Amino acid sequence: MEGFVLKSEYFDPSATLGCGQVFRFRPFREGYLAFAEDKACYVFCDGADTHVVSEDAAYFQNYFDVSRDYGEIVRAAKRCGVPALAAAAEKGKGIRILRQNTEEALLWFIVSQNNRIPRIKSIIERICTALGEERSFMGERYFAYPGAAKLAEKGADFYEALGAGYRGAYITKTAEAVAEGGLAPLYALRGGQLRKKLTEFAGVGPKVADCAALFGFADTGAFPVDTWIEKVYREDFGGKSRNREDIAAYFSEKFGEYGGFFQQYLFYYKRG
DNA sequence: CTCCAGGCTTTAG
DNA sequence: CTAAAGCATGGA
Repeated sequence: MEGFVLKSEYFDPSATLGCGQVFRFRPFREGYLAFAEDKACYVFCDGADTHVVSEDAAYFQNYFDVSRDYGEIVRAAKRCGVPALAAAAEKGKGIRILRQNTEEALLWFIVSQNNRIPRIKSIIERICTALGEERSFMGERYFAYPGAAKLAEKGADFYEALGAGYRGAYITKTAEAVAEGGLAPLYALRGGQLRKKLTEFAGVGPKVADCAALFGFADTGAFPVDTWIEKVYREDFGGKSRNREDIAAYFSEKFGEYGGFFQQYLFYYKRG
């Protein structure tokens, strides 16, 4: 077994996993088990240190974005002169933006649309249990991400039966497209070009595309606008538009490459 | 009972 | 082009 340690000031497992950017994790002992692709890790906080234990520490060093200076990002947020953003950055300074698998980010955020986080987690859990390979880690059983090819074998009715509702058809269609062409052709794209390509998949609009871009493609300028960010926009930034595309453009312009980080601080802050 | 959730697609104007 | 209806599910 391998592992690594980071200072917990800028790596809070609870905030990082619980801020809504990822759905495959569960409480375990003093912290959490987190699952990505077919891998697992145990992450927990011990005073000033956060520990990560895994069979593949290198994978999770990248996953948890260990090489980035989050202190610098928090300071940048506080320099913007927006009280709500400063408070949000202070509250969420332990959040790290995960570098998730691109397929997983795309598929799981399709499930997230017009849905609640606990239910999103349970739907994804049932999908992986039904189709993923069984694995074990620290005596705990878990199931791997099945991959687009396996997901594409099942029709909409299969996912509806697992509680996905009308999103079942989107999962099948997008899994088929991904299994066919893969996402590698999109790896080099950023910003509007990446966003436009992602929205060509079934069930992927501007918001899901921005989540996939930020959490899967590490496009840190992406600024997903959902119902919570819309509240932030109106209540804390004095915005008046009701159009989410306009709101996303407003924040992207304002925050540039910091946008994705600030968005997570604000979402975590507003949702409580 | 209604309302809403990390919205998107389809249809109407 | 923009605006609104329709969509499954489940918890508050």
